[in-house]
Amino acid sequence: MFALIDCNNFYAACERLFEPRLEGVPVGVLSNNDGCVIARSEEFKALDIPMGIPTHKIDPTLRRRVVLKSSNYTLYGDLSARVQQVLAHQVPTLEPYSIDECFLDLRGLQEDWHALGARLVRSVAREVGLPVSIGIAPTRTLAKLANRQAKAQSTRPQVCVWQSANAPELAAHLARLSPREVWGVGERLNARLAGMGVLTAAALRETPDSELRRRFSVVLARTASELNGHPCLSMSDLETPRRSILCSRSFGRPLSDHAALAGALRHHCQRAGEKLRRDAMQASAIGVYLRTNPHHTGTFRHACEWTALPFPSADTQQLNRAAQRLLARLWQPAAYQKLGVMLAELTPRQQSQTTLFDGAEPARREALMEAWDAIRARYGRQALTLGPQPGDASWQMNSAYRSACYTTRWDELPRARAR
DNA sequence: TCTGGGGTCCTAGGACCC
DNA sequence: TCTGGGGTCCTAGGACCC
Repeated sequence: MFALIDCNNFYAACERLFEPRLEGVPVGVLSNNDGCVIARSEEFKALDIPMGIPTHKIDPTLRRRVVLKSSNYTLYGDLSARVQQVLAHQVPTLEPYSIDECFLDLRGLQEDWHALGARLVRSVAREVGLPVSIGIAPTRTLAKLANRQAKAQSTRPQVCVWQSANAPELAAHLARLSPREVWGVGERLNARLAGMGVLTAAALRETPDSELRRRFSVVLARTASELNGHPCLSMSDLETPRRSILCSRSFGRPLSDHAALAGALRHHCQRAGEKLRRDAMQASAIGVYLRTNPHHTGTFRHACEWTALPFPSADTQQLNRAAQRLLARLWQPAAYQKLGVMLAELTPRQQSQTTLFDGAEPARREALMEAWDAIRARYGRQALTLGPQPGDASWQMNSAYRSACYTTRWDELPRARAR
């Protein structure tokens, strides 16, 4: 059996945890740059404001009735880690899936599943203060569906158990469910399935494996098999290391100046380097992309270029040098909306292989990066930056309604008290 | 005026090898 | 006149997830 634990309306719940006045109020959380709505409280959903709607397209009347928050990933990330910590103490195998979800592999356990689920829900509520729901079923795909079913329950704790793929209540549920609701079926596949007359999740799992492989791919065949109770998905996240890193941001306003773009690129290279070093990896290839706003009329420009690094590196300065050369090649006058740096061909970090004449240089550079990370961790990211970071940071994103980092920053606690 | 930021996997087709 | 059978690697594009 597998379980899926999901924090209910996670981002909105995190905001509420430290701002009780938001209890019962429609809360929406915005994407980076305050661009669109990416998370909603139950009250917000009840107003029929859809997921993903651009902030400026929210009906002004409704806009006055809701509270919007900029996203605060520092806060959400920290609370997510605390939830996982609580769970990890109680089950043998935890597979983090996203910031607000994790799977539990319960194979080999003999338990009263309802009791286990209720215990986990209560302990997260008590120790972190966040509401979670839990679905338990023979496969991960079914556990996802069971979780959705648990959320629909009005009784607490929100736990739903499907003991077997043949359970009558499960069969009845699948017969009412659109394939689109199944994990792994998106808009496109759903439309193609509908074209074949496959209109329910039950019909999907009854479609012969060979036909799914022939007309779609092995991926959809596996999904159908999971619906039938045969586990086919492994949590590759746990076993395989990350294969690429992308750091990008939309700008607060369009940018064409080469110097300002170079500043943004330095910033992204710093973040990318830190991600690499945190995972003890090094990159062999680096790419930069630059694009104008795709939502605007007029010519859309998207430029991207890759280059191989002379040797695998996790050194921020080396990454930045290569990235800046790419930017110089890509840049043409235009009103850019977004810039990003990508790292690929990642390998575990080991003794650096460098040029013959470097001597002690690699070891010194490694020590420099260690000191770099330590200083930024201790004194903040502004304490040490690669080249000038303009004070007004014209390229930085909008974040007009951000809450305090209550759990990770001492200097933001007074803000919390003053409220 | 204002539309996010990350990731993964699979397939088809081309180029190349013996 | 006859034109095999088996591979690998790479890339672009499509699809999905949160």
